Amino acid sequence: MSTRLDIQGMGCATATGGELLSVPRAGVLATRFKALADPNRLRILSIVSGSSAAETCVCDLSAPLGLGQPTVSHHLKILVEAGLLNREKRGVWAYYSLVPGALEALAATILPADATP
Amino acid sequence: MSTRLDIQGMGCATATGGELLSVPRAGVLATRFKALADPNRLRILSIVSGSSAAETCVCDLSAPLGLGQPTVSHHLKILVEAGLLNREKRGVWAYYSLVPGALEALAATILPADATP
DNA sequence: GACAGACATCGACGGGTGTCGATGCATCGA
DNA sequence: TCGATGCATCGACACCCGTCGATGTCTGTC
Repeated sequence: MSTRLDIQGMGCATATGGELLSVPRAGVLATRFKALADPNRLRILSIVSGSSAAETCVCDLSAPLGLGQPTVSHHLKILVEAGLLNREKRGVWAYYSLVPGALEALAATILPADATP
Repeated sequence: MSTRLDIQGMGCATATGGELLSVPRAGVLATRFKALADPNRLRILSIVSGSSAAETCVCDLSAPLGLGQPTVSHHLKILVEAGLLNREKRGVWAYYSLVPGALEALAATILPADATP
């Protein structure tokens, strides 16, 4: 067989033209990718992962993004609910950091089965 | 440094808290991920990549997805414009196939820089 | 205890998106 | 040439999403 999208953990359905990706799993994956389907959220991930301490507070994001504080908080909530960001509240500040392995797992989802060595 | 999102081809900005992902590139990537942010489109990719000949016509997709023909055509157009699917018209039928390397390139986009060996 | 600051939540608005039925446009066969 | 078929496009509808100002909640400080 040629390159085949072996969506992670979907089991194997009929091999010839059958639906390979179950409906529930498609919904879960779509929610994850929807979290990435916004320019500002991608920039948030970039800033968080690029910060020296690998964690960032909301006040550090509002200015470089050019967005209001409620909007930034909204995007952060979506990223946390998607399992991509961790939220840790220390005192008055809330620090966000990447969930280790989350982006890698999502990336592996769209890789063809025979592309992983 | 820790895991760092070295978004492909963005160059390196200020290394400490600066914005690592440029605004135009964030828009391009968001458009790509938006194409994946729908359950039916994910299932379309799964069916296309899983078909025996690695190419599928619209009539083969409408039934398993439970969608009307115009809706399937609409989703296919989005996937083609995102550069994920190829469209080849032979006679009356239109065959769709995965663009080689497109999904891999998109996956590499969200991988931390030091996760690629 | 009262105040100030950081963040989350709420309600509202404009714009985008998924879906459908109807229609148009090619191509193939009789 | 004419009808049939597969696909794309159009218009319309309901719904979701990103953004904002206003407000609420909690923590630390005086």
